[in-house]
Amino acid sequence: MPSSVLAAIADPVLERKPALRVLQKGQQTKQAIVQAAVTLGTQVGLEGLSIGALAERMHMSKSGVFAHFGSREELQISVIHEYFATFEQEIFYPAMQVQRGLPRLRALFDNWMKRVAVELQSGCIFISGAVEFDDRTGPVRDALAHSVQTWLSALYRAVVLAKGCGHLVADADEQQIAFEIHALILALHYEARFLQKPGSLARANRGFDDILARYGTSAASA
Amino acid sequence: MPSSVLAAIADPVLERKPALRVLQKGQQTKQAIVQAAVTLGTQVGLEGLSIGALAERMHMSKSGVFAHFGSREELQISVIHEYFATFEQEIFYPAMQVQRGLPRLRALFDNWMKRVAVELQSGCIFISGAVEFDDRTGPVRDALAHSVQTWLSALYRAVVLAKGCGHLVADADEQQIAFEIHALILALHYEARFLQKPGSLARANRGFDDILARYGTSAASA
DNA sequence: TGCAAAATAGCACGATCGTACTATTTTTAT
DNA sequence: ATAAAAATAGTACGATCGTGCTATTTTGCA
Repeated sequence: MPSSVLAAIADPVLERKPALRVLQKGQQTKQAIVQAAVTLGTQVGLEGLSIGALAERMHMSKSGVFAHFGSREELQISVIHEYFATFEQEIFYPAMQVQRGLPRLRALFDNWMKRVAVELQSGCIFISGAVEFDDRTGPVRDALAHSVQTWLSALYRAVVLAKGCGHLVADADEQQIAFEIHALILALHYEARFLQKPGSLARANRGFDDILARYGTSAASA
Repeated sequence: MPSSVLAAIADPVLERKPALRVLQKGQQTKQAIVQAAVTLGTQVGLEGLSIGALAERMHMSKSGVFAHFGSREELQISVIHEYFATFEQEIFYPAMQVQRGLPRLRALFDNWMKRVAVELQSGCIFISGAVEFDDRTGPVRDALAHSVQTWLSALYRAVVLAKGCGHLVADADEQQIAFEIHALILALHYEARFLQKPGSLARANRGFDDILARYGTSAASA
């Protein structure tokens, strides 16, 4: 997973194509497999992901798919990393273009909502994976927890930054605010996706506004 | 499932033991199987529940267990109903003993938190099941959605009652409040159980207090 | 253009799954 | 105590799973 700004650790070597360019086609189809696996995984969950079903969708043999990963766990971890990358692309980076403080926090929340509820009927691996792996151990759980924590830390930092800009009152508890924002997203995912309850998106939005009304300062001009 | 007050439809016939008492042992062991299935289901999810594993835990044969249900789906539905019953017993009924209004709403929330986060490491079927069945159809999903909706309706009615008692301001949006309470529970389940983040319980509690601070009236004496 | 290497396919394995079907044991009622 | 009925066990089936092994095909470089 190259070039991730959200992740604290960045790969120092970005491009080394002309050096020892073994394998092209392989990595290319592997990428295609992983993307198909993400699509499948958002529908059936990380645990529901099977190599056979993935191979069929790719018009490949089971062993052809399998060879790229060596184990199902490695496939699941690849899916988590890929999903994290799309999370960055669709939610994090666009919000970074917005001016820091409340506007950026709002953009993060909006993009997140869009991804969870509207964009597709596909569901969120960070949410479904949490309940699938919440009392399990192993590398898949670790990869998932690490990705989620990285993302939630980014959210938390955005809250801290907003307070630093003077957009939030001085005694605002950043952890509390991040917790409540996360809570709204989870409830939106639950009520809109599973219960198909209308008005959920508006309620999540209203909840966010209420958080701002509680902790925000009079710098709501921009 | 007899004698459910939470469920709107109550069985008019409560007891008919002396009338045509066929089957005793069978229903008795079936009940034991269902309870074991709930325990197993909270750990591995409704989809992870397998008849073989359940039979092993019951020291029975697969077919012996299977015969009680006729299909895996029927077993899953039985688990959902049984879980709903424990939900009533541990959360709903005790809260009904508390005086109506804010105290009862608070009791509902407290009991719910206890169940989700503390009581066991077992997890909540209403939460895990939601992500397992959120884009599926069929009788299992229907049973799950119905149980969840019944429970959330009870929560909603408690909010309405609290407003009726004058414990919430007149323009309080009951749906919004129920949504935000649900959100806090979901975030607690996520952050405490999956991320094992300390302080989650306090944050959920603080969130509840903030909802009350926003919508509650000066009747915070009891 | 040929040759090594990489990518993919084919096949087989043990395990587990849900679920028929039949046999046996246990329970219940006369 | 005995016979009917209910409960449980036994067995087998097709399907699917992850994964190891060996071919075969495709690719990339000399």
